[in-house]
Amino acid sequence: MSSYSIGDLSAQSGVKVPTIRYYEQIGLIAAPARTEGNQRRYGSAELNRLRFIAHARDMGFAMDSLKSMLSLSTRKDAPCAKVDAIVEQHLAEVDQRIKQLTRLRGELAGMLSGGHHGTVGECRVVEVLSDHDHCGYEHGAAA
Amino acid sequence: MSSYSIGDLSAQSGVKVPTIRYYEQIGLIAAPARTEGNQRRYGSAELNRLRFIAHARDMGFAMDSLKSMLSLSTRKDAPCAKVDAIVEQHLAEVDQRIKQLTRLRGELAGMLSGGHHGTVGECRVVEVLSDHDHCGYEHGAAA
DNA sequence: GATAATCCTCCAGTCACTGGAGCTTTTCGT
DNA sequence: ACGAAAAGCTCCAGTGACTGGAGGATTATC
Repeated sequence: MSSYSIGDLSAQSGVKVPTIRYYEQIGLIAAPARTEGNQRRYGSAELNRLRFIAHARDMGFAMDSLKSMLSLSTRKDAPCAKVDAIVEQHLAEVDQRIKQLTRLRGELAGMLSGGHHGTVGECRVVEVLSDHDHCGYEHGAAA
Repeated sequence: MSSYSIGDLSAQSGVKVPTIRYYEQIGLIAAPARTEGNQRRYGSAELNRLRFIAHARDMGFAMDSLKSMLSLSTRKDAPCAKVDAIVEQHLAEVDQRIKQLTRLRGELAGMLSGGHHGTVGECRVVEVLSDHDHCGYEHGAAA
C-alpha cells in the first residue's frame, strides 16, 4: 500500500525528516493527511514529488527553478518548452562553471610544475589567484 | 597612492562593503589601520587578498580551503612543499568538481535530447527528475 | 500491556552573507 | 571655510536552506 510515515518517506527519498517538514512549511510540498494522533501520512504522489525535489536540488537547481518546474509539472497541459528553458539555463550555468574550473585547473597545475623553490615567497598560488588579469574570469556575474 | 577606503576596496574587489567587514570579523582578513575618525584604510596587499578571496569563492572553494591557502600565503617562510601539497589537494578538489559537473552536464543535456514535444505530460525533464532510476545519477555528491 | 521507536511542535543554531537604524566622519562644491 | 551630501561606523536582526535538540505524544512490536 502507499501510505508512508514521514520516516518512510525520508528513507525512500533520501530527504531528512526535518527537511521534509521544512519543505512543507515553506510550501514546497503540500501538508499531507494526518492520523488520528496527528502524524503525517503520505502517498506515492508525495514521494515522487519529493524525489523530484531531491534530485533537482542535488543537481544544483536553484530553489526558484525547481519551484517553477514543480508548478509546471502539475499542469499537464503546460508547454514543455518552459521546463526545457529552465534546464537549458541551468545547463548554460554548468557549462560556464566547468569552463572556469578548467581554467583554474590549469593555473593550479602550472603552479605545481613550477618546481620546488624554497618558500612561499616565490610560489605563485596566491599571486595567480589574486591577480584578476591572470584569469580572465568575469567577476560579479553569479554562477 | 595605495590607501583605500572600504568603499574603494569594495569597488575594486567586487566584494560588498558589509561582506568585507564580515570577513574581517571572522578573521579572513586582518583588521586594517584606522583613520583618526576610526574609518578603515586599506593598502594594496589587502586588496590582493580580498581579490583572492573573491576569486576563490567564485570558483566554489570552500571557506576552509581558502583559509588554509591564505594562512600559507601570509607566512613567507612556509615550506613550498607544504603549499604544493595544498595545491595538489585543491587540484584534486577541482578535478572532482569538474567531473561532477561534467556528469551533471550530460544528464541535463540528456533531458533535453528528447526534443520539444508538446506538454509537460510527456516532458522528459519531469519524468527524469521524478524517477531516480531514469538517470543513473549518484546522489549525495553536491554539485 | 509495556517499552522502544518514531512522531509531534517549537525553538535555537549554522553558514555566509545582507541590510537597516542611528550616529559620526570625510569629502566636495560653493 | 563651511555646510550639505556621501560614505563610514557599530550593533543587531534577517535571509535561505536546512539541521538538531527538548520535551512530550503516538505507534509498533514483543
